[in-house]
Amino acid sequence: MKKIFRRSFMRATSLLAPTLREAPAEAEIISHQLLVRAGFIRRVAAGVYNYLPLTMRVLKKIEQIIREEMDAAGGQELLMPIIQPAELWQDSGRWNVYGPELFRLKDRHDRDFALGPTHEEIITSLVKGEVSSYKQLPLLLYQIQNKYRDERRPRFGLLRGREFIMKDLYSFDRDQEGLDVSYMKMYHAYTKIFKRCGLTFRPVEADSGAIGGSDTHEFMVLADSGEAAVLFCGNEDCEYAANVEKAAQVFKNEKEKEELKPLSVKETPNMRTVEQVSTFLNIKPQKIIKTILYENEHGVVAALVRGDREVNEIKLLNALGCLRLDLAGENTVKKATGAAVGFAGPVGLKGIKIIADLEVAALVNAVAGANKGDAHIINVNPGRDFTIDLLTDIRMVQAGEPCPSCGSELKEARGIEVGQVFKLGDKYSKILGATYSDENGTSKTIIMGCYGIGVTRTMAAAVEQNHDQDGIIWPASIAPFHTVIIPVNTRDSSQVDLAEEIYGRLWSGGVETVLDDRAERAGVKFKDADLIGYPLRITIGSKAVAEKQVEVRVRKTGEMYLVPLDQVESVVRELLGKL
RNA sequence: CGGGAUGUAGCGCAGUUUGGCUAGCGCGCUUGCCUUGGGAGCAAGAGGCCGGGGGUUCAAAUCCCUCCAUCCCGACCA
Repeated sequence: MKKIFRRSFMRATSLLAPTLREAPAEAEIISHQLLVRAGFIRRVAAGVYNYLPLTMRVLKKIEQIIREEMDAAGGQELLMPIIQPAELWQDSGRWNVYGPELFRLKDRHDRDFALGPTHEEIITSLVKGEVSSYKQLPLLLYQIQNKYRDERRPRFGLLRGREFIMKDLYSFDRDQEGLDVSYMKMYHAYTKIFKRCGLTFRPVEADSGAIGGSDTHEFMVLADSGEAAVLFCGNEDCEYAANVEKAAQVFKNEKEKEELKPLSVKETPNMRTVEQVSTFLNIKPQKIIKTILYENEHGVVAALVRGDREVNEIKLLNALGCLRLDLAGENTVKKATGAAVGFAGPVGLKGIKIIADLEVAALVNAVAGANKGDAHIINVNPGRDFTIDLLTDIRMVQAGEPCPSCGSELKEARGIEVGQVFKLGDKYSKILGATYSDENGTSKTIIMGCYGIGVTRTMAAAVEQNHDQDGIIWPASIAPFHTVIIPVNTRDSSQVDLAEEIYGRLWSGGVETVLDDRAERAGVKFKDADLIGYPLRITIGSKAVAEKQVEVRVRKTGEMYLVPLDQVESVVRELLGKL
């Protein structure tokens, strides 16, 4: 490529941003496709990527925003190792619990190590050694670093990689009240961070899952491709929002006022699903007791929900307090109920724990499987006909149901989880023995919280949320560059000179600018500019030279401004401020 | 980890059914001419262990065996 321009800052001719017309076949979601096509990432192995220069610039900006907010909230940055000795994980008990997601390796002496998927063990061990007095608390420590998870199924490009960059902060407090303060600091810092990144997001209540602990919120970037479903209150004054896994049902205990009728068995040949039974017997799905069998480490349990509801396996798992939970296989169902799948019911089930959703106990004269082939029982009444061992909320809440906080209607959306704040309590400090002495010299366990932000995932989420058919539309705060300057005809030296002049002025004024000095036709440069997603584009054609005005175009809206030469910098700044 | 599919040039694909190939096409890349406001045109080129290994055959991208990788569908997670 001929060098046409004289000076060299960031010129398209030297920038490694290899754009592609077509996306690789394996890229199924838009952020993955666009990041590959626009020359941001290249795949190395499943779920492992090269981050090209454009990506590095975006990541650095996101990280900078995170650093500023973490520091403002009192956080101190440190860096912990990726390679962690197995002993730490054995001490916490997670060497066995974490399972195949933990990348494991051995050194030359055959000693076990793990690639850190998270750093609770390491940091707790560090603090245990270095903190001994209440005077040293609270303490907020964070790092921004690579994490490793050997995902069952890496996919979606940067959204679910096996190697990714994460900011993780850990808080150490004297007590629960201190933790509450740290937690709120982080919650507010996260709100600022995602706002500054230009994202539309929502903090939602979430399940605490395998990390163990109590309160937790997830920060969800709203996007149709999101893997998580969230429910939020339709009332704008109400802030309730929750992951569907967590969302609590509003239960009105209204038992129908019907005479209890005697049990009776009905033939229901081949009627297995709620829909079939409901149609066949001409009754509403709400009057059916759906019985789902699960297996866990203790044996088989029966989960009961109303026919129009779905079991929430997370709630069920938590209610049972078990480690694992799997839908029972065909054979297990036959053995446990004596009937094929589709005819299980609570009446006469022996030796199986029955856990029912709140709504089930309110049913009168309901229908349930008969535990024999091709039959259901009608007029089933909980309490009279079977005993519920555990009665609690174990069902999915759906859009349209009342908000637990204000009673308005709930709405549903999809979200990409980019951050999580979590109250760990004493889970790790206790097991690893991280204690401090209080004013009285009494030894107490440190109370912890952990707070993560997926940095690479945030970048991908930004693309999911900000793109059109032509390419990426970066929010200005995290864009790799602010503007691109495109001289239309690189053989016209007056255009080239003018482009150079503006380029130099913008750079010295601190506006991050790429000069597309390639000897390509204008169309090619326009396409690449749209694809890469520079927030602003400055086009310099023959008219610009003749009329001393350049064209500034806003990527997001397509708006064009004709700007006199001496005002380019101020107009660019003004436009950027609004993006 | 189960079930399904695919591996051919940097990317997207054809060829495999029915062995005959000296392996093609589009984009991209190189050189020249031409063109210069939305991925132009012409011409000449470069680029392949047809995923690896083993077999069958006169002959294998093509048939068989076996690994490996990738993708899609099903209970995790930032």
